[in-house]
Amino acid sequence: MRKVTIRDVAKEAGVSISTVSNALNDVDTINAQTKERVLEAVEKLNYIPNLNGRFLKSGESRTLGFFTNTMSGPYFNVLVEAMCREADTNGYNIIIFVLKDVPAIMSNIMGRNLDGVLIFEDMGFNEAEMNTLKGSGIPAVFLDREIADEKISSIVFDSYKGGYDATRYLINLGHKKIGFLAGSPTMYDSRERFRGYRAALAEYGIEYDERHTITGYFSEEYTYNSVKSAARHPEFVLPDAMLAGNDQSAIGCIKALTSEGYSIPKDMSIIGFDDLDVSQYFTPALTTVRNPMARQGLMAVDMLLDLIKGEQGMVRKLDGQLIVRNSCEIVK
Amino acid sequence: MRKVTIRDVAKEAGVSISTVSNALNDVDTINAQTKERVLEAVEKLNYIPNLNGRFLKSGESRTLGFFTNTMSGPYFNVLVEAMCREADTNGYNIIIFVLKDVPAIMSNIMGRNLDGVLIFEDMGFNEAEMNTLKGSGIPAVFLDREIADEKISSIVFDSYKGGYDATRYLINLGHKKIGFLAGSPTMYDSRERFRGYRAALAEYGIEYDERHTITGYFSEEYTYNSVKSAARHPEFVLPDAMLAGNDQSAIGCIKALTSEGYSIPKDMSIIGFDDLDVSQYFTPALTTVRNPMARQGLMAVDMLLDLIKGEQGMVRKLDGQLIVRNSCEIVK
DNA sequence: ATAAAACCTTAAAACGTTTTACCTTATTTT
DNA sequence: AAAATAAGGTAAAACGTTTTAAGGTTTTAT
Repeated sequence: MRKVTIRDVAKEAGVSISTVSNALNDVDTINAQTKERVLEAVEKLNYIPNLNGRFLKSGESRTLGFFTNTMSGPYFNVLVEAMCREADTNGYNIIIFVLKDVPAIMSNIMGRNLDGVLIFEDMGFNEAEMNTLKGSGIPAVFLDREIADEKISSIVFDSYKGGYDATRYLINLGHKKIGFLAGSPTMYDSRERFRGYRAALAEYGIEYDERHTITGYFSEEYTYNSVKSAARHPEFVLPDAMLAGNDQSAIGCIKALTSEGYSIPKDMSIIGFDDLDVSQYFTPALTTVRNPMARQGLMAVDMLLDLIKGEQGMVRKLDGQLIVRNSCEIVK
Repeated sequence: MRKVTIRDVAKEAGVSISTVSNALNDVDTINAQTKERVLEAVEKLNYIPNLNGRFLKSGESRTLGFFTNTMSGPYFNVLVEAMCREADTNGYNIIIFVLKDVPAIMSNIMGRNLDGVLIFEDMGFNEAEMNTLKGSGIPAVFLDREIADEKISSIVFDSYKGGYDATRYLINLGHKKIGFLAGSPTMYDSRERFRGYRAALAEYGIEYDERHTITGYFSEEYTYNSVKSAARHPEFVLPDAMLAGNDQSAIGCIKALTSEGYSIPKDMSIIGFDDLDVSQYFTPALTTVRNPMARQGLMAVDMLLDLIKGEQGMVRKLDGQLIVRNSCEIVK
């Protein structure tokens, strides 16, 4: 019942604890028979090394930490699954921390002898925390902000380009009055997609009309309500098309408009972001800019491993992919 | 750049390391001013305690481990999110391990001084591993199999009852020839749902016809192919209704049948399991038995905390909820 | 004035490993 | 036969904490 330690194994095998350690860690100076004997003792006693002791001493853990404050968002699985596979391929494990407050995050990043960390939704490290992270020398890859440092990389979806491309697609379909479904202004993705949208409008000489920007905080329900109340406004003008900051808001918008008697895409085209599982099943099937999560996960791990190997931090941007389905119509 | 330890803090504050430890752990005998001084030093040096050292000594971690071999399955988020919230409420953290092989799982369970573990998809512990787990005295809750022991509980979705209820629903709609879309025979849920299905058939005196059981391994694609090839068989008879072991196989089946020219639910009713996000958006919207994942997660954590408090292990079963949508029709 | 109690602080041991440097013994080389 | 090398083991230190038991002051009670 008491926990079996390396000492018990040593006694059982009639050797010193150093020898047990050597046997387990494949140190080459060990005699084959001795090793055998140790392994038998390990087997017999069901010995499993204590990782805290091990990490404490060796300083390494061959473990990567993935930090996020929420697991919602349906692309999450895909991201993590890809990460785990890539880490595994390289002989690392990933452990996932779902933590809400930054102090807890810091304490786990710094206190666990992780070889490196992946940070998905940081909820805003402040300057001081960022500095302790930098100062710690722990390799880190951020997935939600652009940043680079000696030991810090980041890999972000190129939301600016995505917003730009999607808007241009709508313009090329012949649309003029193009609205935007915004998330919170604090969200990097929302801001960048909006920037891209504005840039495309500007490039084609289309004037931006702020009455066509509706804030739905990237939530289906919130967007539904916002759009619904906008649509009921006496001076409401339906845009030709709408660029939604994400698929959820696109869906909320379509539902709201449908319930107000409009028909999508006949009365208005709409394009989303992310390509959720749901989007292909939705009616109308959603045209959207796919966020290549699996690729992002894989590359994030690779970048982290590079940092661990001693390479310099860098920023990398990933292009989205326009998935054309049935939610947009060409203007006749 | 070097890692700052408790020793550095002690020196900075001009006290012993014991005092630093006491200050940080709110030991009540400490003088208020001393504590203040220590805390200042901590702040100044950006000291964050090493958790490996801490756990090694104290044996406790106020951390729960959640073990799974895959994050797929769209209910995963919901489950984990609920768990994290419940753990947090009780002052615990959860860390998630996505591991494929049992030895790695064992090594993390036993080696990390976790206060307790949640096991989602065990991939089959063998007898010996189960015994080391039991012997370790580490409290564990299984979410995918029925088991109870001194320090082991389990909480499972009542798949038997779900299968029984769903089948009875189909029978009450007037269906007679009712088929089953099976997963792998090694899957607890598939087996239990099948048992429930058989029980309902038996109760209503309907003979089981094995030609109407198709194995699709709970995967949309596999099921699609299986159903498609079944449908093309010269002696194929379309059942009145089908009980799918999960929503994914239901969707695969519907797609296959639709592509073969059948119309669902007109030609055949079908009912799924799980209530995926997708299921409500699918056409036809899927009637399904909802697996109350959030509730399961919450209760699993509660049961684990009870074990940690010293209570005896137990098995608990959770009822599914029949969500009626448009994939079943009453027989005229 | 002395004894007892209360209050803080700390040295040292412990947690379970890995690693370093050293020690045997056996083998090879000279 | 002596010296050098190799092979295999090990004692002890170290990793960064917490905790125990034992201080040393100061205050309170006798």
